[in-house]
Amino acid sequence: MKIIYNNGQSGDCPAELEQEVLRHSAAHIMAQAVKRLYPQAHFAYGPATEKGFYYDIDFGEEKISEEDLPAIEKEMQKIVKENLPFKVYPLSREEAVKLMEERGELYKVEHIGDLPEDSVLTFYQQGEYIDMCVGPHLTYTKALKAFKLTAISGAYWKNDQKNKMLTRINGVAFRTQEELAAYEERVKEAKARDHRRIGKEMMLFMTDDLVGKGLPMFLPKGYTIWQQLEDYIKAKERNLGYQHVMTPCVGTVDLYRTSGHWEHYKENMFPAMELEGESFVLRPMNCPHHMMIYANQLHSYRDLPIRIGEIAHDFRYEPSGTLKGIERGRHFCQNDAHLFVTPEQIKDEVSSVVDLIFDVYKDFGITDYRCVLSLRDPDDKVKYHQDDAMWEKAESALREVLTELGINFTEEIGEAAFYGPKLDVNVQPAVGAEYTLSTCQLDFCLPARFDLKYTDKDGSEKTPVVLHRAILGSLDRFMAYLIEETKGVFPVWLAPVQVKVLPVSEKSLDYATEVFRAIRKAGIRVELDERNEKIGYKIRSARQEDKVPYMLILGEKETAEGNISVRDRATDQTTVYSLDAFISKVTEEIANRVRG
RNA sequence: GCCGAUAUGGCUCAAUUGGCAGAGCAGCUGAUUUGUAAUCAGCAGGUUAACGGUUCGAGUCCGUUUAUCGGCUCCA
Repeated sequence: MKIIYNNGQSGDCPAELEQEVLRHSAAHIMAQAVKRLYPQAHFAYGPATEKGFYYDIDFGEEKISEEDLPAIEKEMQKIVKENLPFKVYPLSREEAVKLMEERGELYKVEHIGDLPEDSVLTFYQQGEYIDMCVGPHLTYTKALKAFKLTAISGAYWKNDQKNKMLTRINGVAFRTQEELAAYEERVKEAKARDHRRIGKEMMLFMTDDLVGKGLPMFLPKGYTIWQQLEDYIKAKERNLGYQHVMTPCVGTVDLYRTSGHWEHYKENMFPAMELEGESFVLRPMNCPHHMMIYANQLHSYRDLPIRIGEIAHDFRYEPSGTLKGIERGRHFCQNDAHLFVTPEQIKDEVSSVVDLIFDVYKDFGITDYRCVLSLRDPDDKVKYHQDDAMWEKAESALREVLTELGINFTEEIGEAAFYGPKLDVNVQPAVGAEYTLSTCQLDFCLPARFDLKYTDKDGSEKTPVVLHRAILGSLDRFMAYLIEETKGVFPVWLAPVQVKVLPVSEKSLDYATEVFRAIRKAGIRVELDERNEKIGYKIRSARQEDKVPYMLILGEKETAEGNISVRDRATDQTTVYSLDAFISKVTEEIANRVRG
């Protein structure tokens, strides 16, 4: 594959650039096709992305919809066939502005204005279409062998809500038709593992318009998983000296005024309820309640650290367009805890939280994650609590601890909470965008706002530091992640139904019932399929509907011999066990949280 | 919230240009007593998301609302 750089040189494309060049060139060809079909169209940004490319376009008054994409694709094919060469030339800033103004490309003019004074501006041209671009590009349009326009949506100019909404056309481009076909296969696969789809199919959770949007309800099978997660993480926390509490889902507005959340986030909270001269809100987070629990008694330095945990129900009025199954709803349950510590204890406690995060990830086999040190944006005077000295102290303390712990992290400006910096652990789910699973936040702000104290060795009153942390994040989101990772094939300890007993016919129903009761008594989640159906049918439905780890096939042979035939979901192999041996095996797998 | 699309039985989907709302699975009833991924037959199931409009006639066309999906923005 030959490419042309913006200095006019051409040559073979380095392998690592191939995808980007294809995508970027596809974006230019798409723009050219759009301009031919819609002469009034003007172009904003049109980059290559991690997955493909897009171009944000101002179509003026004209409404463009998905139906228009095939025509644009067809025009692109035509341009490819015309085999136009990509030519490149530099322009001075004045020439560039003049050229773009002549063509009415005012977004480009604004873009030029945003660039540093000393930027070298280069333009690529194929046929009648000229675009400002640093390249490199393909040398001829014919080199674009496989592409597809995938979606159309709205996007704000410069990604700013205050700016004009443009039309974004997304596409993908590949070296070959085979790669395009493979991509389409992956998209299909991703759709099949969407947690909303699996959650519905496996009857894990449901939603209903009458209940309200963004308010999923967990069904028995989904809640079984949920309870396992709750028990699991609480046991881990107890081992680390956490104490669990239960606090109400409602609080006064004054509580959130004190914390500062009212000021910073009230537009994302369910509105206040005015009753008997008081105002209440559904709580969006639990920090203030936990602060009040700390403040309930006097504390000595000897008491610290105090670790208060809660599986806490929270309500946030998330914008309707951001809701997504149980990954992001308006009600969710945080695996929350607040650690009240002395400044000297910060390092040990952050370290212990980080250890816990990685310990949990090991149990779940999570290996694909990214640590981010989220810092404030010092220029943003609205979002963050204003106290430069406090931020300086908190950010450098957290950075120092993470560095000492040898954690690989990147820093991101403007990602901090309003009260302090945080360590976020982000995962890339099988479907969709990266999100934060775990977080550990260092807070010098709220303890002071709530006037929290402890008495130090010398008898003086000091303010503790608070670590906010969530390991499973929200149980709901964590479950969404698990569903998509496992495609609903949960490890035995989490599987809603761990064993399904399948009598071959009514003749073996009595024996099957006996086996079923014994397994249930052993504390294993077991179901009996009493239906008057053939064994093949029962196996099929146990596999497909509940993805049951173990299917017990019990016929006249097993009844006579007093043993059980166990079919494993992973291998589809059948093994003969004694009932006791099978119960011990499964009990052990559950206790050890065996994966796979 | 913004842009675009979608909405037909519990689920997955059909229904020429506006002309009798249909199938498979699931459910119920009966027959079958079954050996490792779907036994057969019958029955029942609908104000086509809601409301309004155009029309002799609307699942289909138009408007409003609601919800869902794909993005944008946002996630304490």
